[in-house]
Amino acid sequence: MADIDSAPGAGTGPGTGAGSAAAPPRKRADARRNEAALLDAAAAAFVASGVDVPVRDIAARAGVGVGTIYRHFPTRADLIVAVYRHQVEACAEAGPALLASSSTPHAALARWIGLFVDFLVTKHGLARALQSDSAAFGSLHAYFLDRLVPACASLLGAAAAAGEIAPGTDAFELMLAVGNLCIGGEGNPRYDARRMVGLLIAGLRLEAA
Amino acid sequence: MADIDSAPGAGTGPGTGAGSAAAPPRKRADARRNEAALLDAAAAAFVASGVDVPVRDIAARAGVGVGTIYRHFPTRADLIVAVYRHQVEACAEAGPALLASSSTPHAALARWIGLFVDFLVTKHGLARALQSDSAAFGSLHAYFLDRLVPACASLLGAAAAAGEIAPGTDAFELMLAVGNLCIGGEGNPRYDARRMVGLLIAGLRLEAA
DNA sequence: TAATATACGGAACTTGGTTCCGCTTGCCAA
DNA sequence: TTGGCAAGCGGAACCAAGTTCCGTATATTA
Repeated sequence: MADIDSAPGAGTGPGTGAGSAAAPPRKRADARRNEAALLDAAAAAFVASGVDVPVRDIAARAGVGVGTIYRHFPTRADLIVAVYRHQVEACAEAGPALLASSSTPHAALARWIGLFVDFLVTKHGLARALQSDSAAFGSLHAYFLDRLVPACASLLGAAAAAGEIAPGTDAFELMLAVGNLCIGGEGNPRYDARRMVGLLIAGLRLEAA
Repeated sequence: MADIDSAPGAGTGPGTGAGSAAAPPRKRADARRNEAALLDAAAAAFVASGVDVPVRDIAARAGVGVGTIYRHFPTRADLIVAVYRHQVEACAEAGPALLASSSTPHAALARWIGLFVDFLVTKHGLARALQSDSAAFGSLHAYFLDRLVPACASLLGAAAAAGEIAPGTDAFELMLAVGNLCIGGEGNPRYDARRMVGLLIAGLRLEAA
């Protein structure tokens, strides 16, 4: 399965033959660029049209040919898994950045939760797309918890420290609640999960003293 | 939604204009024949290849053109629902017939359960295909219980009366167990649900005195 | 700078759903 | 019985999406 953002596998490339440990056959720069572009494009496409979005649409968004998708991600599941990991990573890393660039910690938290909701769209599709290979899904889920709960917790901590929200809110619990808001009434036009999540986050806020 | 096996709807056909209640515009004989053939063919195709079997395959099995399928069942869900009702009906009606034609009540029960398992394939597909219109699914489910549990109960009763199985087995519970056997490990080549069901039914049997 | 492996793009092919229309056939009235 | 005709049929044609393949372009290395 495609394993991005980790060291390249043990492929025995056209190594020098020196050490028996394979030298990392670094991919061509354009290939790496395209892979990243595809990950972004796919994530956006999933949010916009669901995980069943046509391959061609993703290719068009990324500005590449369909062949390029298949070279990097032989199956749709490969692509979805890669996007998932990519998103978890991006989401986790976005925490500190948002904290630095937002006016207040609570604003940073709100924006971070927005990213998290985007991410959940992919996650739900993933669960459907990976009915078969549930082992892969399990390990991804663990990864997701490891990376995201601490990120959320630190945002909560910052907001609490700034006196914007009450201390003691559990990150895991909050993320679970957001997740639940995003599942219920999926596809119902009367239900806007994002708005409900907004209310939830607004509700954390303490009245200004 | 296609409503087979009930009186034709209130279509205002080219009536004589006498009563305001519409006269039943009975369908042409070949149309009824084709509809029945399609129901059978679709049921067989679902068992053989799952509910995602191509429309063309079903048409070929039934010996009709694809246009005929679309005329009778505009959407795949229509077809699946119709097959479901048809199967419930056929399954319920098969009980007494099997009882009459089998060597023993227990044999009849075993064969009936076989039909029931075939039917479950459709049922599972239905649940997936009807994510949207869950109301329709609910009412079908009720219909399913009303018709099938008594049928199963009477077979159980006959077998018990013949001294082949212990009395007191609950039909609903047995059907639930069969259903569960058919869900677990779906798609796993190492798991043959039908064999497991066979064991379950064989297990009902009392040692010959 | 030349040689070459790598990667790219997108046309072509495959598969499956959906529509449409000319032909056939069951039904009814005369 | 037969003629008219609307209901119904078959399947070709069309459309949408996935997948493969290969000629071309380019990053990399010598």
